[in-house]
Amino acid sequence: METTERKAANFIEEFIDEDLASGRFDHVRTRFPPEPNGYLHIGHAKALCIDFGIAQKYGGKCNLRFDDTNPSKEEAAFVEGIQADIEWLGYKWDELHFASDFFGRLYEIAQDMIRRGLAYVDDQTPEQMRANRGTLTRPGVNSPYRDRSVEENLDLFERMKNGEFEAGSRVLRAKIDMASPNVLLRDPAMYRINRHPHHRTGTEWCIYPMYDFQHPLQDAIEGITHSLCSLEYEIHRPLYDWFVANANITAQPPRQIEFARLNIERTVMSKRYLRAFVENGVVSGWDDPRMPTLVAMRRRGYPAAAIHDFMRRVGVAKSDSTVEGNLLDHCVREALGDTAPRAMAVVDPVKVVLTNWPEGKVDELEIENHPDHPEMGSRKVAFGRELYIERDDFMEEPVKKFFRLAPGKEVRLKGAYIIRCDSVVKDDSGAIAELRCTVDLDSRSGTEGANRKVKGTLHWLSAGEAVPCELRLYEPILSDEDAQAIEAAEESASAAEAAEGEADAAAPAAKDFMSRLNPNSLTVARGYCEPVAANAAVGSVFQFLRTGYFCKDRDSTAELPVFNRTVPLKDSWAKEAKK
RNA sequence: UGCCGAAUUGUGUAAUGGUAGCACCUACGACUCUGACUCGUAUUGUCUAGGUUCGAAUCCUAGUUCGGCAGCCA
Repeated sequence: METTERKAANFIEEFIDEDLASGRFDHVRTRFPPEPNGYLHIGHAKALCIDFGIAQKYGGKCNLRFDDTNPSKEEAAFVEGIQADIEWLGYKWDELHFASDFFGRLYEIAQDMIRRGLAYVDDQTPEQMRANRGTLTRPGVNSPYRDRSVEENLDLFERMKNGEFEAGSRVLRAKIDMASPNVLLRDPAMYRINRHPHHRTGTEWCIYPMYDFQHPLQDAIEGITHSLCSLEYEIHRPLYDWFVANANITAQPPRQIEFARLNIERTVMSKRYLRAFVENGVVSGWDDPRMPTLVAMRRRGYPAAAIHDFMRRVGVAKSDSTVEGNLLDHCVREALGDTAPRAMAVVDPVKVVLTNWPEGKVDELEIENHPDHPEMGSRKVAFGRELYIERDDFMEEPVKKFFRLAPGKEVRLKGAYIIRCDSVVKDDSGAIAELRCTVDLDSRSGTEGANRKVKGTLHWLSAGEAVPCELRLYEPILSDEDAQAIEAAEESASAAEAAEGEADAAAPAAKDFMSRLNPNSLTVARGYCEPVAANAAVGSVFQFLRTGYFCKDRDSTAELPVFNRTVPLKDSWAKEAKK
């Protein structure tokens, strides 16, 4: 391993370089330790990429380990889902472990610790334990059961295991220090009783190890060198080290290193809320394309490469941070730009009739599948008398800098002809029903007559060939926080006027995501697309010219193809139009 | 009022005593049969106050602000 030449990309790699240089370790072994209680989201993906990525970079190994120590929350289905997500990201784990495979071993270690006076069975109720733990500023007091004999502890612990006691009636605790300024060290629980059947071990066990006991020991057993986790575990590190040091498992204790977890604007990164979204029908499921889960992103059309690129750009540090959502969008566009074939779709159609195009005549045009990649070939697209264009691409009274279609104005139809709008036909309600245009018959793309400057180029569809489709457009699942804050401030200002009272209602409980849901997170549009897209396989991603990248959804039927907008294209006109 | 952390442009992240850089965002411009892509230009930053030093984002001292911790969750 070359430790001298490689440049550390972040502080974790610096630590590893130090450990390798000092001889603390001569190899690298990490682990990715999800609890199978939900699907992986983009936040987990950061940890995942760090765990697997570092192992890869150092020529080491990375284990996949399910920390399945709480049967009340876990399901076998999530185990499958998580493995699929990891594979989707292109990683291969070296060893696959389940904490539940080590319940026997862990139990023996716990017994051994009892024998050495390092653990005891506590009969206090949860309430008593909490009361005796003290507070952040006041030390706790010892449990009355703290000084039981080894024999009694051994007996009680075995009887816990044998199911003789009610859940909640007893726990096994580590004997550390009830006065520690670090609350986690005040005799933390090692085992609790839980009768809920386990998704792998069934009813074989009714006592389960706690994270703080299981995790470090499992790391030690697996021979993990660097146990990478998020900042919230920083305060657990002394406990982690304590268990490793007192369990007599390894002469090479693993090193826990913490980093800041990922936050993205207007994105929920808490499993609890994601689960609530699913259970309350806020979304259609864990893979609803608005969810930040990897299954959802896959369904939405995000390529795995975009996730990797995003993680690389986000970096790894120890300060809490929140990344702007547009960075992820940018990565997705960048990954798709070169690979997604182009096609046309009209999201909000308006009919165009070419008055000088013969009735029934259909021209067959050859249009490139990618402007920069001729090797991606071309396709045939029909052109007839009746077409659809985007409603937004026409303005009856064009504003300045609008170079799309308007009465008397010319515009080029991508890969086809130049047309001019002659008149507007409206329905009874005054809405535009149809645009009557004339086509410059000599302006067919690729011919001499096409070589003239026309400012705007529009996407379009031949009415005869266009396939009706559903287009699902997405926005962040949460409404804009700044906008909310302003709104709340205004409300509280007017409320203060009225009541002349407390003005502390200004903080719109930031964590209460249910009250921050974006009502526009999903827009379902009925539009049209090219046959090539309509007939594509589920999961295919296209760039629909000028509107965005779209992924064919599995909800598609033979009659109605469905597309998820993966991400829109950048739109500098939209900004201009706002002014 | 305890303990553990963190503060660098709007955002994220580099610089490890020696030119504060990169990316995203933003603005303007060029190009364009995608107002996309691409290319060019530009704005904005070391939490504060002291100190050490020829020289400090970096080292020291004192503050300030923010985050985490009192599950028989992970």
